[in-house]
Amino acid sequence: MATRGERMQAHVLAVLQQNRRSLSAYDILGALRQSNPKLAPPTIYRALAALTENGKVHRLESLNSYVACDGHHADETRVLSICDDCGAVAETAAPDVMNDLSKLAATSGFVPSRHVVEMLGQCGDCATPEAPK
Amino acid sequence: MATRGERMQAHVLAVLQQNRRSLSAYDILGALRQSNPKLAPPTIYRALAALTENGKVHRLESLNSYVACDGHHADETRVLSICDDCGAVAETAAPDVMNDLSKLAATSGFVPSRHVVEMLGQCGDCATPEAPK
DNA sequence: TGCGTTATGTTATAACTTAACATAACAGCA
DNA sequence: TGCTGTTATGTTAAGTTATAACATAACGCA
Repeated sequence: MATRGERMQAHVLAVLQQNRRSLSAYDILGALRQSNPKLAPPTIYRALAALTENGKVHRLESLNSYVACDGHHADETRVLSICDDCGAVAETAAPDVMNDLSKLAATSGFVPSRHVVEMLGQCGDCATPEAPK
Repeated sequence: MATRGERMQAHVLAVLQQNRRSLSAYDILGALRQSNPKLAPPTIYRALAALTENGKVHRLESLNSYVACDGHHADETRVLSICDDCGAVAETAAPDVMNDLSKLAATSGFVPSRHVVEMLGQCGDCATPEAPK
């Protein structure tokens, strides 16, 4: 339907895919301004909204930033593990977690439409010091 | 240790406890300015940081807002269910979920220090229409 | 009382997000 | 082709959320 809208989305996605770390909307804006100095925030936010909507990008609620989805797609909420040290973000499917959450919601009559599951901490690489003190 | 800091924290907490809904930092600021017009944002954010730190307040990452903890305290991460319609926030302990997350972290060597688990959707009251169409 | 420590006040600004409206690209049809 | 409706993008402006940096004041203790 929208072929023209996808151009901007592709640019934004490309920038995100060049990074293991999450980027803020303004990081993306800065990157894309190198080739198009007149870009304004709403354009970026619109692209991000579309990409998030259709699962190509995840928003990290705890950091107000964005990462490209790793691609192995199942239309299912992922657990996002975010390293406080190096910023790397890993994405994991966790059917068990989602199951538990569904049960929990059912118990109280809550009808969930969106889940946010994030872990902050240290990734394996950063947690294992190469030269311990 | 800090007896003097706790005064501001108590005021902030009191405002939050008067609401089932979450409040933004600026909502709180507005409320407290009625009795102290010169209050500035950093004061609120500092109080919120302290309260969040010691578990008396939860931050809703997906809404950038804050709720008082419901009090039944176990020093454990809670699942927060947030109603898109009425704004009510419910807090639930979910050992299963936390367990699953720990296992998942262990698998990848991730060392979590903080968990964020939020469900957005409709609470029981709002999901059950009184007069169905 | 004087000193070190920590909270608070104050000013300013940074960072994140969206509203609102103007313009331009495209799709389909007369 | 040229009109027209639709949707994306540009543009301006502002709203919202959060923090840096430094000044001041309260407190605890020697």
